[in-house]
Amino acid sequence: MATADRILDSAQALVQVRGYNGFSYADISAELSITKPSIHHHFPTKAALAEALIARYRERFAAARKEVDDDMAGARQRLVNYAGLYAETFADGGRICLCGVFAVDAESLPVEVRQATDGFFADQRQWVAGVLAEAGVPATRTGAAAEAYLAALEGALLLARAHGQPDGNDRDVVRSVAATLVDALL
Amino acid sequence: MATADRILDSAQALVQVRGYNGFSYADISAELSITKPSIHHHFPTKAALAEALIARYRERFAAARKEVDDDMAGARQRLVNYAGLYAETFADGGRICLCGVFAVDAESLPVEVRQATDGFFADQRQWVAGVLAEAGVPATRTGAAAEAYLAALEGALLLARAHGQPDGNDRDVVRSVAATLVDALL
DNA sequence: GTCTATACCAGGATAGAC
DNA sequence: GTCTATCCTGGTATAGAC
Repeated sequence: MATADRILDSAQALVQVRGYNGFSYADISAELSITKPSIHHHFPTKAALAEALIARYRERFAAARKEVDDDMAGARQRLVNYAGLYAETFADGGRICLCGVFAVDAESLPVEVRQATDGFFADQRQWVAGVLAEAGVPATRTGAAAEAYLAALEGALLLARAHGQPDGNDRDVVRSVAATLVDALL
Repeated sequence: MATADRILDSAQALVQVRGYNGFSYADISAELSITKPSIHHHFPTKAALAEALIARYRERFAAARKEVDDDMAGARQRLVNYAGLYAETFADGGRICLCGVFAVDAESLPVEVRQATDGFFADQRQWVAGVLAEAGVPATRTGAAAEAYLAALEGALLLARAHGQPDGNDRDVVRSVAATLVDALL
């Protein structure tokens, strides 16, 4: 695997667990057994690293969402499967959504990253609104309902994090919230 | 106003806008025209400052919630007014919930603060569940519905933040999400 | 309770050799 | 593409005078 990608993997996990201001090149350096200047060779500044992170995250998330679509399941089930993407994120070491973190740490980030974060959420809103429409929600309400569903999923990750690291027997906050909302909104 | 309180006011605003790892004693020092050692006199460590912050936040939030109760409004309207507390937070300089920030930055915080953050959310869940019950939601569903409502409010603050600072003509994401959920859950 | 002065370390980044 | 060595700045914290 290319060094740049290994750096991105390490950095993404660190951001999702500690926040943008909660990690440093030294952490990546230790994890990958590579020196700090080597990291700077691939990503000159931390801001550039953040830009690369969010670009890759948007792509990957869109791809995962496409798999949900390709399952050919009904609209209701696709909304539940979509929430599963968030649940899996938390199950993977207690991570939360990269864009949720970037939203909180927006003041520390360059404009391009802030815009990309907003763009990510716009993408999600649009997709969810489309599936809600397919499920029979009247066009006048799909926008607001999609925003509410998205907000609930991002918030559920916060609540899960506040409750502690994921420990098997702990019930799944994200899936529970998603199930409640799908029932209520449809 | 006592110095300790002015420090807490400044620190709280900084945390809510920049995150726990996004501000320093130097920022408070500049804002209050007081030296860094003076701040250390009141709050020896940043962790101690965080503890004081969350203790005060829980008290104040409980008091604000009590005002919602004292309005003698119906259950539905109280849920809407409660969401107004979150909307006002964002209206005040684009702040998000202190506990939402602390949930994201949990890894940087001492255990006591993490527990207090979890305790804050437990308080909110309990209150919301009670009002939902009063509004006629069956007892088997109040817990999950309360968690979903709370998650949506916290998440709505993230989405609002991602979209940019509050600018009057921008529509109110938090209130819109709350209205949608109150309609859907009741 | 507030100050000056200072210690100490970590974070982000660069120069230049290999 | 990776390294050693180094720079500068800022963050957290302490000592001790006023």
